Amino acid sequence: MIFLEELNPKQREAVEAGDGPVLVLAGPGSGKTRVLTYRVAYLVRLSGVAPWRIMAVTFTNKAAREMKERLAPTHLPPHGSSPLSPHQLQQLTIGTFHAVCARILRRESEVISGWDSNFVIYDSGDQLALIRQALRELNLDDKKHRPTSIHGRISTAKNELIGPERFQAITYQEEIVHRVYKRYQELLRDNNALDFDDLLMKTVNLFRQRDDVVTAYQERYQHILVDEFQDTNMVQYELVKLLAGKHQHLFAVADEDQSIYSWRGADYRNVLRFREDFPSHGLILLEENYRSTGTILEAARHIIRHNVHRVDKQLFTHRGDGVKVQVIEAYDEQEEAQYVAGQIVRLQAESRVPTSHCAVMYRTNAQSRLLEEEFIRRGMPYRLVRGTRFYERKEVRDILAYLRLIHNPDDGVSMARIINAPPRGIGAKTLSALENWAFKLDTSTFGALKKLQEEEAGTHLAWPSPFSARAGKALLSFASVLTTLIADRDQITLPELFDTTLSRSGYRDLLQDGSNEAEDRWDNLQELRRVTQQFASTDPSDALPLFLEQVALVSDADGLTEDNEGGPALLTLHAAKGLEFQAVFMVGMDEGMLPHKRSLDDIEAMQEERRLCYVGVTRAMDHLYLVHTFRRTTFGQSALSTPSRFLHDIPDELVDIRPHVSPPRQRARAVSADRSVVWADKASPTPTHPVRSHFAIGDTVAHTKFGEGVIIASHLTSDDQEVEVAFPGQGIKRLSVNMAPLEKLDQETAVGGKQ
DNA sequence: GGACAAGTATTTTTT
DNA sequence: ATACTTGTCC
Repeated sequence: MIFLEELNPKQREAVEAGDGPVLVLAGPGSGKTRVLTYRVAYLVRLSGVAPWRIMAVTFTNKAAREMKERLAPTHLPPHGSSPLSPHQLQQLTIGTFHAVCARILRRESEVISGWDSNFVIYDSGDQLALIRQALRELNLDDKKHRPTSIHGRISTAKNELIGPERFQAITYQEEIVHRVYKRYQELLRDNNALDFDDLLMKTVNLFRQRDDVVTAYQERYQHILVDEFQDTNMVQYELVKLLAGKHQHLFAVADEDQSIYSWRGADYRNVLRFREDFPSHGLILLEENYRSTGTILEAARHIIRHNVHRVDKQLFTHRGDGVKVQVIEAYDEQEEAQYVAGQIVRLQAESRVPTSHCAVMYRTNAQSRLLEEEFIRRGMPYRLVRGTRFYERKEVRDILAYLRLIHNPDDGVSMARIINAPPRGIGAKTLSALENWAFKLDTSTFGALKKLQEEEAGTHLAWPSPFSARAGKALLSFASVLTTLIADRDQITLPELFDTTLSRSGYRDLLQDGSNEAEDRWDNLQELRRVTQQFASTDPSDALPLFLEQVALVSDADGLTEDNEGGPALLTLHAAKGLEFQAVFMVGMDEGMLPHKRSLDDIEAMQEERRLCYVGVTRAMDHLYLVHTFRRTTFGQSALSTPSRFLHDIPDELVDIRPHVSPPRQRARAVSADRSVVWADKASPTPTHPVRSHFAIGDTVAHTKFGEGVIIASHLTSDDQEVEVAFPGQGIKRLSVNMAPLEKLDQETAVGGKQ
């Protein structure tokens, strides 16, 4: 078959693998997405598997979309052999774990007690709101028990398939979590809502409890394909195992070295479990890299080889060595940004690397600010990958809350969110009175509003409403807005419903104040309206739930904020996974930054930092710059920094310069001519505060940890002195005199010795 | 109900 | 430094 001919032998072996479990260990840039899509095409076209019997699961919508696109007839391999017909494509089950589970749960909703098929999916913001509510109800202080951390514990439990009833509480903290977990889960049920983790956990529980249901799905799905298998957590693994339980045709693609989501429950050891649980599996290694130069690949290999418990892949490329890796020391983070921006310009001029093929990667989002400022200062465009996320904007979340409430009036979280947005005289006090009253009436908040309307119409209630005339009026007026919208729900198209929601809610008037900010927010809502357009011709009673589901499971900007202006991409190392660029700048290559300081004393966490570094390095096709600083300001505190340990793992012969070997002044000049000017500026202060003691070059000093050493460089800042000390046998250390336990030896305690 | 001061925490974030 | 939350006052 023509479309298989462009695969290399290993890729082809994977694509054409026979029945039974198959594990493909695929290095970066080895064409794993291609293998996955060709495998699907192969199964349908050559093995005669009906498309509706195939399920391919991914982690991101983007990956799912990419697979579908590549299978679509418009995206043919050269020579025109079309992989699948539109009809076949449509029958495939391709989606994220969460989307696939949501679909199953809706179809089987009658067997998950407490929820009906209209359930809404709560995103992280909603989940936190619900945790806070649970804390409040349990009279717990949300200062002492931070909602995010409690939510994290609950999420971890759910990912380990531990429901509230099975949650083991030994410590006091766990006891608190246990109580909140129980209440949280009840609240979800009362709101007819599921959180992300529930989608997976409830599906697995359903399969475990109902033989008939699991059998039906097992029989239907003959072939299960899983992308990024190293990122699966326990529920996901369990789910896959259950689904593949009958036919055992499980095709998993993994790279242990790119597992960077353990803090979300991902466990690369699932790759090892796969090998134990499916002992007869086929194993295929994809080791040819089509992306990076030999030098970059070799540097990556030296970084990752320090990790244990991994299959050591022998990555190779036919691309040739290319240029060396550049290790750069900047004076501080300002200079780091200046260097990066300047070098991007130079690359474009000298090596014809388009700026849009450059990427700047960092460990934490906070690091993007200085880079952005520098790009703005120079008037250079840039693409910030996931800044404020579209769906996290207040106006977007508010309108979505309206729509969710219209769909599922019992959704108390959405109700609390918008009952006073825009402001309509229903403050926190009135809301909590309403919620209490609803509790007494044994109904939802919305139910209470309905009761209020009945009371207004003359019905006598066992519990009369407790509101002042003013509050009562405000509530009634809001209730009528809501009931009108609900009445419209199944009558008008989704875009129409969207528009009428905007105007009836008062949101439109709110954003018509003529300010720039209001205009931006209005534009965002119009952006959201564009999404509703996809459902313009869908039956009104189906459109809203479909739209809400799509939006709930596509929380990333996913094309919405993608501006194609060009310019370098600014992104976190996590966000970089799966991407590639001609030139990659990794900034903040300092100890504490990468590896992050929170990972310093944990071996597993440190290995993950290493993988993160590896992911960054292997994004680069031709040029790789690793930038660290001499000193760095964190949380307003300036301190000397140490180059990342990962830099030391790259052999010298792969690296162009090692600036930190020379003393600061030369080092500065070696990097760029203007650097020394900046350096001189910062290095020549008259101390405003007297410094405790001064060291001069040549002084012999003693350090409590490093022993005896000699000062080889020094410079003064406004309130401190920085020295470099050569400790025989231990290398050169940079130390702050105010901080380091240093003592002068064999010399009188002279003060003010300027070098 | 909104404005302002004070206090606090600050990794990553596929869904 | 700073962004975000909470508390207090008008």
